[in-house]
Amino acid sequence: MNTEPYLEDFKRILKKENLRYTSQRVEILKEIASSNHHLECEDIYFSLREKGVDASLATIYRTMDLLVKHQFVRKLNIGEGRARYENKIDGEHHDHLICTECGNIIEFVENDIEVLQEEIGKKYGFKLTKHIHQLYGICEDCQNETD
Amino acid sequence: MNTEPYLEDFKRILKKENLRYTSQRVEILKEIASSNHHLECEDIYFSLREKGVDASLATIYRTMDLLVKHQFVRKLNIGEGRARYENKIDGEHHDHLICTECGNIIEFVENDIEVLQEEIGKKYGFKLTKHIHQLYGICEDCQNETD
DNA sequence: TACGCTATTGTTAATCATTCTCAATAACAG
DNA sequence: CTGTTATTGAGAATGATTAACAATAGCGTA
Ligand SMILES: [Mn+2]
Ligand SMILES: [Mn+2]
Ligand SMILES: [Zn+2]
Ligand SMILES: [Zn+2]
Repeated sequence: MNTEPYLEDFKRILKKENLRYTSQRVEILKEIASSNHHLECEDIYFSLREKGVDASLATIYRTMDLLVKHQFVRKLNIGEGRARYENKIDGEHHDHLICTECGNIIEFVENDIEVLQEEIGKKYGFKLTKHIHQLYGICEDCQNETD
Repeated sequence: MNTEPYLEDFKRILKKENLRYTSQRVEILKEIASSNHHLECEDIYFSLREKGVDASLATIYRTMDLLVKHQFVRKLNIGEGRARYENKIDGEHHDHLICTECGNIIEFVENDIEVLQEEIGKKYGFKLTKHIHQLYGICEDCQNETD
């Protein structure tokens, strides 16, 4: 995936807010933009380290906040202690199906549910900003484990 | 609300698992069973205290785990630091609409969504056990605040 | 290019909800 | 009533995330 355009967007946004386009921020955005996984801050920390890029964990956390705020990533909490983050740059909106045995995460898209959610918001006079929709269960593989 | 039948259920379950029917467990179940709110462990701790019932926070946490396990309560995480718990004893299943300004929580029931969830589970071969479905936004009152 | 202002970083300590440890106590079966 | 063992309370420990702060690096300007 070509991350250049996103870096340009990021640069523009940072400038507009009088924030700086630092090497750490660039490397972190590149890392998450080129991944399709659901990463923890520590994952990013170690991936960068392997590539010889040093950025402290605190900086990763700070940068993720920034990226969430500007819609580059989505923060995900799937009931582990730690938060996960996913690339929100491209691809359509989806929610998650999570196996509580093996931790496998499947992404699903269900437009009918999205529409119903909007209706519920309208019904109660809410201006909706986001939603969390996670289905938990046992995946096919884990059901077939014979131990 | 008459909590007697639930206490009897609880007693039976505890005995079956060689666990003890202690005064703390009874008081905690009574407290949550007679509330319609979404309580934190600390809320329960202080409510009991006001009634002259002493139970440590650690015991509240331990008992909530037990009550979750046996379906008396549902654990809820709405993005605050602390977990909340709600009476699951009676009333139909619902999910939540949460105002990010004032923290107000509205319960909604949408059977069509429940059905679609089941279909998604089936589609991916999952045996579903639970789901989290939370809509976040700004409630009507908070939208009308003119400051 | 050099200078100066100030946002950012890394380090380390602090938070804070929750869990753990363990000795003292209370349930409950006999 | 007694013995066994689950439970409790107190306080320490954990673990993810945040905060404090001095050193540094971006970036606008001359
Ligand atoms: Mn995803
Ligand atoms: Mn509720
Ligand atoms: Zn699985
Ligand atoms: Zn509100």
